[in-house]
Amino acid sequence: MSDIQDIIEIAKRRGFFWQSSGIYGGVSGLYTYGPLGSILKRNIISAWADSYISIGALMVDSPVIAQEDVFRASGHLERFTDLIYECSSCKFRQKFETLLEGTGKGVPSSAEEAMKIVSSSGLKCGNCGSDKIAVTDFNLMFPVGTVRAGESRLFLRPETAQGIFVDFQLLIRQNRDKLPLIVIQTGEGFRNEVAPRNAIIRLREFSMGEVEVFMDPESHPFTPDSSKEPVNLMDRDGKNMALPVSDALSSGIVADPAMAFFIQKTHRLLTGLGIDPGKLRFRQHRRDELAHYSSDCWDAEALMDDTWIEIVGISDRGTYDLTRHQSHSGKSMEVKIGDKTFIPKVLEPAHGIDRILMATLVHSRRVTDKGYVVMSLKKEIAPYKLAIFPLFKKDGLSEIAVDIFSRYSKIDPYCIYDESGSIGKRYARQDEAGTPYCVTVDYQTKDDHTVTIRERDSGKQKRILIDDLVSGPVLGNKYVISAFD
RNA sequence: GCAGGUGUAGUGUAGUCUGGUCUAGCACGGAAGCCUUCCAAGCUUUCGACCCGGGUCCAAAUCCCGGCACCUGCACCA
Repeated sequence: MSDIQDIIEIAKRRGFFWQSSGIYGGVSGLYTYGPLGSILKRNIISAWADSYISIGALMVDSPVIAQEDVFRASGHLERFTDLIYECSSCKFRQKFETLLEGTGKGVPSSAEEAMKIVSSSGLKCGNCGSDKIAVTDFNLMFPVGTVRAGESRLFLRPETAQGIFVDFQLLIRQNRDKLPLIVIQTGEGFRNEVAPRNAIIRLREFSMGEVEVFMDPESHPFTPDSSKEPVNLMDRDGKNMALPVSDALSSGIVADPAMAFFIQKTHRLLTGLGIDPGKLRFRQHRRDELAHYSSDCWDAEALMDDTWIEIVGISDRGTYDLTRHQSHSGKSMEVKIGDKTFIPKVLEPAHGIDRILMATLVHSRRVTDKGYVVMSLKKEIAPYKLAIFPLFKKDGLSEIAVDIFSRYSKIDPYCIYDESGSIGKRYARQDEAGTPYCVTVDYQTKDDHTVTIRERDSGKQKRILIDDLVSGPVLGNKYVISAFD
């Protein structure tokens, strides 16, 4: 079984995620995060947000819905509501606009009008010459069905970024008219994917964490530190290398200091979340695959099932978005700093939260000698940090364990109590849920008020005093840390 | 979207070809209990499924049609 299939099975069984509305057959590309997954997802988002807030980023939370004007300016409307025709005889697909070239006809506004032109003008497939062609709307943005009379058409956002750009002037003011300005936003984006696949890897509603870094194009406020940690890089010519980011910058492999800085930052964030550095690379887009707004782009890709899957895209958007919004809205997007007036350039690290979550699960999964699965999630993002068990339900052990649970859960709510089944089964359950520590009350507890604490990854067990356990959250607890040093 | 394949308890599967003892079997899992002095032990009880709709037939999990979903490949991927 493939790694991804195995994770999908565990995810459904243990409650990380599953396909939504299964009782009605499900809808492709829509998934629900379960009890473990929703906490895991939130922890990943928090770790991402913290890492940017800590360097002065401002966070915003803009609407999921925006008006047509926004996406006309961003270029999404123009690019993604194209009319497409398909030939039923040879399966060829092409933009309808291409077929109209040279006919002197204008581009129709709907598929219905286009079909009228097809029948009246006898247009034929550009590939095989058949007249069996059908025109459809090819729309990667979801339109919102109902609008009031006279109101602008509304769409679900395909990215969160535009919510930042449209409020740029308010945000630069919040930053007290200084550059660089870093704005972050997390939330859902919507894309009407032709073929959603691989569970949460390709969704129609998905979660992103986008960072927009606004800079003076003539200054270099960000540069990577001199860390010697090698990072896997693949340049636009397909050449692979592993070297420190600072070396990649000085040798010109990465052209821009800010790009290099955010590659380094992203690498640290992802490996900190538990993504295997050996299965992580940064791949530069070829010129022909760059998005319409982008002049350079490095994708962080995680290896899953022998396939590299994009999990973060760090894109140089230049002044594209602000310039477009300035010309479409008629509102200035310039900043005046000192005696210079200019439109800032933008670097955008855009994180696919669902894919990052999938990669952390795939890279954290290991199988024991006995064939049991352990999710070695990083302690910081594990949904639950501690589980508390009585060795047996009898002889008053349950009562002691329940009491410890009630004391501890006031300090750290992310703990679990379990007395069902054998002790081994309970450890195994928590291993699969990724819980880093388990505490067990046994007969010795009655004598000396100690419990055993077991570390998930090493399987080692130590005794610590109950009072020491409940003195603070298990992750930062000095007694726990010193016990396993 | 195209082509091929697949769809049985929460999960993994048997059964489908060759319609009928299938009132759908098994394993894992969940719940309750017994036992057990630390890593999915054992025992008892229990929970739980034929993707949806139509058709053929005396009879459909099984054959046919349509839909939905999943998988693989292609196309798409701002």
